Amino acid sequence: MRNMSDIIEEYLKALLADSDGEPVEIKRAYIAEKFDCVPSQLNYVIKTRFTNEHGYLVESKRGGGGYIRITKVETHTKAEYLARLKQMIGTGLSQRNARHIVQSLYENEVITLKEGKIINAALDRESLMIELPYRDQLRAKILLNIIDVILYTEE
Amino acid sequence: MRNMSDIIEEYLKALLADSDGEPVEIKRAYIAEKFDCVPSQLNYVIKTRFTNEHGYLVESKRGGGGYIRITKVETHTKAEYLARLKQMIGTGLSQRNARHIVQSLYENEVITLKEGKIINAALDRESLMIELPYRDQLRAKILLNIIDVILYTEE
DNA sequence: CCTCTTTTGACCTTCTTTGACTAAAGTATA
DNA sequence: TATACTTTAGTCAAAGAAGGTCAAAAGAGG
Repeated sequence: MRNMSDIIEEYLKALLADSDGEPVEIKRAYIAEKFDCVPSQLNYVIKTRFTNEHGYLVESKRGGGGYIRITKVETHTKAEYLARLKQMIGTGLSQRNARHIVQSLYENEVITLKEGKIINAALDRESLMIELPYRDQLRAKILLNIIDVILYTEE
Repeated sequence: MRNMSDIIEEYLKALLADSDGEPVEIKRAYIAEKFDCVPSQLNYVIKTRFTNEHGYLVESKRGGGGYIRITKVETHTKAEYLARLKQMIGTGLSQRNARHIVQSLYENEVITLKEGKIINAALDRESLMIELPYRDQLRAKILLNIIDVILYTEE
């Protein structure tokens, strides 16, 4: 017998396949009901099978009218390049290296000129008013986060 | 099923879109009646979706002939608009308000969707791994810097 | 057995809805 | 004019409605 998580995974992927590229929106409680499992199992399935690395984008909202929205994004060209950059960044990043990376993103047409300027502004030591080993860590964290959204944003 | 607050928000924005820049004046009780909700729900919708950060000005009057007037703040020139945002940001900025401002920038076509996502990623508390009063200061500083480059970058 | 994955549930956070109470503005009346 | 009444809108906190987190328990495979 296949396990519940696999069944739910398959179900969600079927929804996505039917949706013709559109995001799929589900109600956590409703799906849990449908498959007779606890709601948090959906979080498990999503966390283990619908991550960024798997090529999915997941958004959600709580409260009345809440939802979980799953989008499939295909980005295999950029993916490896960006993964390499992420590795390069690691846990710390000087302003100089940050500039180089942004330059590279621009030259590879992953970002526009304006996007590059925005990113540089965010990473500038002018913005990041904290002391030095932490500043480079912070810069790395920010750029990592930015690269993720670039990766999972369709133009 | 979408929730009432979203529906009312959409309704009010449609009114504003139709009004050609003019303020829109509503009767709280009348709208509540129309959407079959309690009057104070209008206050909730306004407080969460029509704030200054969102680019709206709300005035009201009680008593006979009372009203709620919503104005979409004109963004005269880009420079003026951005200056106003900068003033609003000041020296500290919560993630929530940052989101509102980015939303406003997008709606006013000052940034693209992707640029918005990049900025949000840079301002996310996930990126800004420092403790709280400082985090809001840092977020403000970064966004201020970004706004400056937007201001001085021609499309 | 040992390890990795899955299942479960208690507890948490966020957003929305509702209603009782309050405040202000207009209107009628002494 | 001062006072009372009516008509609006505002505030705030409680209840409700989702989804999120985390760690313990259970299960599967080697």
